[in-house]
Amino acid sequence: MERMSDFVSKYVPSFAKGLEILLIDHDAISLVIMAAMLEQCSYKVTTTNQASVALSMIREVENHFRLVMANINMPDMDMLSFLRASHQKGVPIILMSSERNAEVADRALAEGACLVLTKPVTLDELKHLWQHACWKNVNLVEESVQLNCQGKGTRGKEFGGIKINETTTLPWSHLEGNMIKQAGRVSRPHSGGIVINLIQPPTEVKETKEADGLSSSATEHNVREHVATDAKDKKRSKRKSCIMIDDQAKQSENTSLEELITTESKTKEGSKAKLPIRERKGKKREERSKLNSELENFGSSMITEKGKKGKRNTDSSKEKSSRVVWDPSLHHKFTTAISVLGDKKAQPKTIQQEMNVPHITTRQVASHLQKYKSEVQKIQDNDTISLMSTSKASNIHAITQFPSPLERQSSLLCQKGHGKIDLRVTSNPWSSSYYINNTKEGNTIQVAKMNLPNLSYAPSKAASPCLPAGMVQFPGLRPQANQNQDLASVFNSKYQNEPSIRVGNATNSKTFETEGSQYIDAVVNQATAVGPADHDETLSEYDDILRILEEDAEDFNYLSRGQTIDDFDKYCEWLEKTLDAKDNDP
DNA sequence: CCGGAAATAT
DNA sequence: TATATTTCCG
Repeated sequence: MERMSDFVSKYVPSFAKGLEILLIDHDAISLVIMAAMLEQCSYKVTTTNQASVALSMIREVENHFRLVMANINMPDMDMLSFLRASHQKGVPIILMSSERNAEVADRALAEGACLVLTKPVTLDELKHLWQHACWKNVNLVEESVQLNCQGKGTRGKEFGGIKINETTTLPWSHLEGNMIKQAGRVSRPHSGGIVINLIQPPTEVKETKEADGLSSSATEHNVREHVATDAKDKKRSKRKSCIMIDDQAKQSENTSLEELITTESKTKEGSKAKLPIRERKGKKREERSKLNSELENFGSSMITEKGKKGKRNTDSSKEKSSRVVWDPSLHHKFTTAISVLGDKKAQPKTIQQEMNVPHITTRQVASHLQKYKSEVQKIQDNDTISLMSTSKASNIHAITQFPSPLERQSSLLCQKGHGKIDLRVTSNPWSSSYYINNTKEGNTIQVAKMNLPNLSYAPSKAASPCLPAGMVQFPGLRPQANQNQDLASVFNSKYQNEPSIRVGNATNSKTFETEGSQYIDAVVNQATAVGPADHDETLSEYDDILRILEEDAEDFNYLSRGQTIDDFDKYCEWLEKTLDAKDNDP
């Protein structure tokens, strides 16, 4: 099992460690457990059992808490009042509820909560929490920019950041009925909008690349065959030989194509001699791939002549079918087929028939199935990590509102100077990554990267009451924000013609220049006046328990490094025991 | 035909 | 470099 420290460093960026979170829950057990979990994720937690106290804390130390988490049922205050009051301070609020109630959750979201979780909350859900944090007036992003600049060569300092002036709405704001900026949302001002554009991949990329004697990669780089002798390369040590792209060779002027080819064949001979065992196989593959590339080149030139249609000739049966991209839509068909067929009958061939998609082959389906299964497995394993092992698939009720942190971040970046900003999204059915890159003089530096797991992966059960079974959650879409709208139809209508997010390497990315920004802290500035706080000093019965627990917890020292989940479980057991003891022994 | 795993492609 | 897909293999 994953060690805790690894877990944290994997999911929580260093600049988000120690994130100040204010946790409010009238239920003492819940409070302590949640606090412990949050701390496991490296966040810094302050707890209180009263909403009113929380409010005054938020007010007193302005900008101290970046995130507020509260039980949705507050004995001493109405949820809405709480939300509104806290909002004036611009703190993002995450609500938790022990029941799964779509209506209440929707209402909370409409009032500006940024996330609603259903208890029991798992570590898995907590690890991404930092993305909701409010970064205003904080240099965290700045730091991260600098960090990114350092170690990236001497010119790092030139990348002061990003300045933005163009006014564009975020791409996802087009999606009616599913966007953050919905009626009732207090959040972002769209007028002064942000300038980041979503970089969409060209509709039909590949296919029409170069068509010389060499494969496309060979044209751009020099290709050589090496014998894998590098000890560092464990994985490849098995292989007899492998093709490596040699950028340096490209630069050397006197290395002509011809020479290269000669070198290649020479090396080939060498490897042949040294590696008799797999030689035949290797050679076979090589020849085949050569053949393929020739075929492909032939094909694409034909296509180019005819008129650049990206589509392949599906008719001539022998054609090597093009690489399948499992975009959300296709994946959806896939999962639908599986749920229709049931687990037993869900085998590659039947799935393929059920999907009824012309261009894909059974073996491609099989391959996807293989990955699908492994992903499901991974998710199940992850669930096991959660505190309450009895919990269901997922407790996430609302999806994370991704644009929000991005906007916040970029607003900060705006203040840093000039540059070209490049936001892009990489997405597959299982997860999405958002990158903000800063490019200057051909150098690109990753300023920020965020990962958003696509929720509700499992095909058979709906993870969220808002999400139809089998539906793949897509970032930025709020399921059923408009209750009359079918998420699926919205999704499909919006994305059917899109290359549906499969951006990848730098060659696909476009950057655009921007300068000057009005956006700045519009988000931040939205709050100023605050009503009086009802500072209630009354100590509830829980306070004493809490104190004791806190002291004891310190003794237990569960936060020490290298802590494992097992240790944490132990702690919880111990905790409950302690609690019981307190209850029976007043 | 299948699923696991190596090999490739992006 | 890390993933996504394809291909190999028993």
